[in-house]
Amino acid sequence: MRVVRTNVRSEKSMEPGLADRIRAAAARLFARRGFHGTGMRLIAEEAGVSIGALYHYFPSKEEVFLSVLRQEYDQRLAEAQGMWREGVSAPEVVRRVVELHFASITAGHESGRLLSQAGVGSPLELALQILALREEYATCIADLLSQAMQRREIRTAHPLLTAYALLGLVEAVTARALAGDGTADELQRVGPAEVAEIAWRALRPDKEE
Amino acid sequence: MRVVRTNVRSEKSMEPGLADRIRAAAARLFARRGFHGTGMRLIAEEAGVSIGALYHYFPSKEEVFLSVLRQEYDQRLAEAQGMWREGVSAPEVVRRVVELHFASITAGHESGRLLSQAGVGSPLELALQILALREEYATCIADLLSQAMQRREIRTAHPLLTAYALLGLVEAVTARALAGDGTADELQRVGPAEVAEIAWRALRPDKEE
Amino acid sequence: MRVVRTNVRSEKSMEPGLADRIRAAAARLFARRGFHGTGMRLIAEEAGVSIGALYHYFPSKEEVFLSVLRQEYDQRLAEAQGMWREGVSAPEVVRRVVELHFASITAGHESGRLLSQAGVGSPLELALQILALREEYATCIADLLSQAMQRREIRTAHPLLTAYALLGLVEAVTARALAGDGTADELQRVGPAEVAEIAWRALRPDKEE
Amino acid sequence: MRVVRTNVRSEKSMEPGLADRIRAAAARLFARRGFHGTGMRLIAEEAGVSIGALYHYFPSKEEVFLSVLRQEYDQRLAEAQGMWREGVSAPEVVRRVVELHFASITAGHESGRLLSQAGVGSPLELALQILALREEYATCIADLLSQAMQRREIRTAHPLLTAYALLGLVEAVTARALAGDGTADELQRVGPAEVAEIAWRALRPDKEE
DNA sequence: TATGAATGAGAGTTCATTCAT
DNA sequence: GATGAATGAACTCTCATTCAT
Repeated sequence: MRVVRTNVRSEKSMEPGLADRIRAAAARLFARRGFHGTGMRLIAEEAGVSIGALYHYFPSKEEVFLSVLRQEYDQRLAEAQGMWREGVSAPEVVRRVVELHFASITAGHESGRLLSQAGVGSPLELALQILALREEYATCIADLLSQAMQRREIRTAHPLLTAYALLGLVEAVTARALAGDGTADELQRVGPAEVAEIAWRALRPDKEE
Repeated sequence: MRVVRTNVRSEKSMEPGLADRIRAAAARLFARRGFHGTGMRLIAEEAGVSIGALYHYFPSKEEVFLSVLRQEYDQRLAEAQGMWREGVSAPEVVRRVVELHFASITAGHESGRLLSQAGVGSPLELALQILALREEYATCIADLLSQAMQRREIRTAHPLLTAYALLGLVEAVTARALAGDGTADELQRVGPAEVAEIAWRALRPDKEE
Repeated sequence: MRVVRTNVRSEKSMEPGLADRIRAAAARLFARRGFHGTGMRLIAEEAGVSIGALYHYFPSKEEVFLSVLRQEYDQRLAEAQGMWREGVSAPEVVRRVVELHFASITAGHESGRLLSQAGVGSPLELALQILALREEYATCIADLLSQAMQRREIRTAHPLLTAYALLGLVEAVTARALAGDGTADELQRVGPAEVAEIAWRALRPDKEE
Repeated sequence: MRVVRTNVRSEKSMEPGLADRIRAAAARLFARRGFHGTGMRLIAEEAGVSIGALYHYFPSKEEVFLSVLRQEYDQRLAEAQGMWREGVSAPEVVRRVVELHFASITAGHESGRLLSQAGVGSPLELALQILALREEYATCIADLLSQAMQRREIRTAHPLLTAYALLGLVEAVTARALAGDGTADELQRVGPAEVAEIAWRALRPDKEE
């Protein structure tokens, strides 16, 4: 059951290919209903294609899920790496990445929910692949953290562990901010600043270093 | 939705009642395989009871899951509140709660994995109840944080948000530490100290206050 | 699986025995919910006894049902035979038996519903026993009809067939009269007279005989 | 409750579609074993299709049953209405409809048994729908009776009540004629004539009118 | 006698996947 | 390429019945 990278961008035309339509539909449904709550029939209907078409572009439901997840991680990673390459300072990167996470849930994309679901409640083999994907993402973040440590922009710590800690921290708060009650609204308002503050305090170098 | 019989402690003998055996088996399986990956038949086999017995003690699979979750949260909460009432200082509480989280996974209970799964990949109604349970837990932690803030033991911040942040932070790292590879072993070693450090830096009052 | 006749009347005391309490409860439930819709647990609760007690008095659910059915048939038969022995004329017997059927449903006993259910939707072996019970009842009616034919009070016809025809006729109308809508009320009002008229016309001797 | 696909006649070939095969198998089994005695697995086997196919054509077991019932009622109704439209006289219609009922059981279709089961021993909601179907059928017969009354071909009486009486009458005798013993054979022989006689005497106008 | 915890076969239903067209 | 009818293993849950106490 190897990973298959289907066309992220249609090669021939401007309009999105069927694979993209399917991925977009699946992303919405997985985020709202989870892996098991989302049937292939439902994805096909939401995407406006037949079940046969689904299986033409993706070998299995698990691959649909992984494809969606990969896309989400890639987007987030591209943003962070882009900023980093442009020379944005460490605390500023932290602040803006946190902001982006909150923005994605406020915009109703609900992709934040998708990420925090990753790896749980899934068939065993799928769970492993999801963890691998998450590891890939976390490793990239750990790389950025390592570079920042060498430049003394953030304090010295275990990079991968810190990366996971940051991910968990942000995801837990954004997940709560998606609940839809009054508290959720409040967290959406104060969340970006508060979470960035927490993250930065956890990362900043000691005063006299 | 009938009331669940919960004989947490058998009255006559030392050996645990069937309800406890079931809960323990379910906790193991849910942690390893998630809600959907764990069938009632499997739980019955793991607990060494019949399916009928399962439904004698719990009205549905969802109630089994919630019962397990409730038990885990209650245990953790009791530990933290116990320490707090005994007058342990804030940084020490943080350090020891983090230690306990890591200890529970090292002991093979895998309950840490269970908690981080909470609320995802589940039937919609169940997801809401899981979130409610998590909120209850987070609220208790937020209460402790509020008290610590009033005593100037930790810095002033949004208590509930901070509670969720701490939960997410710890869970993300412990989840990674359960993967079973070399990195996981490393995280189990350095995790307690590093995570406590991150948490304390995020919480500690500013120097001149 | 032989038929067991349990105490129809308690031998020692005036108050009804447990067997009677169970039969009464079962009669209510079977009439309202049918054989499959009525569980042993429910019967036990309605009768205010334990499941163990149920199985102490009746060897199986099927026997509970048969016992209830037998009781109903016996009652109806006793009424008809009583009238007949008292020398009531044939058309009058017809009229009053029909009236009694309607009266039993108007009084809310719902036993009428029970009889019209008999023999259908039941496990195969039970269905045969129910048919046997019904045959017993029909045979008794056929006997009465035979006697009336010999006295030239009703026309000559196949007695057993006529008995079944009368049963079916009355049961179909009473079943409709139990539906609970406006038409049902109307049928409860006009039913006794109209059904008796139909029955009598089907039975009465030809004018010049 | 989704719409049932009912391809009553296959478009391309002569052989019946799967839905018809399923309906036919279900009709046989329901007639012999009742609603609860007939499992979906059994229907699938009898029809020579998979369980999945069953659920592809019918959303639930209840809908299979209702579909079968509808088919039976429709057939009978079409016969009676056809004769009526062709100007067959009232007593002749009665005689031939009764004959048809008996013919259907002699032919081994056993559909007669199915109709007399209608509405009993079924889940509550299903029972209501069955009664509704039966009411529909009875109402059509009542219409025919009304027309015959206006033409003075039969005596004046409550049309709907009379319709139910006729149904019950015929069904009770045919049900007994299906028991398989010697009496059943006898009833199959004399039944058509005797039942038609009973029905006609119940319906015929008074001599001097 | 009387209890109700425990059993487990079997129920209706879902859904990822296949494949002839 | 595209379709959707067909498959069947696996699911959660029910309930008549047993038996140690």
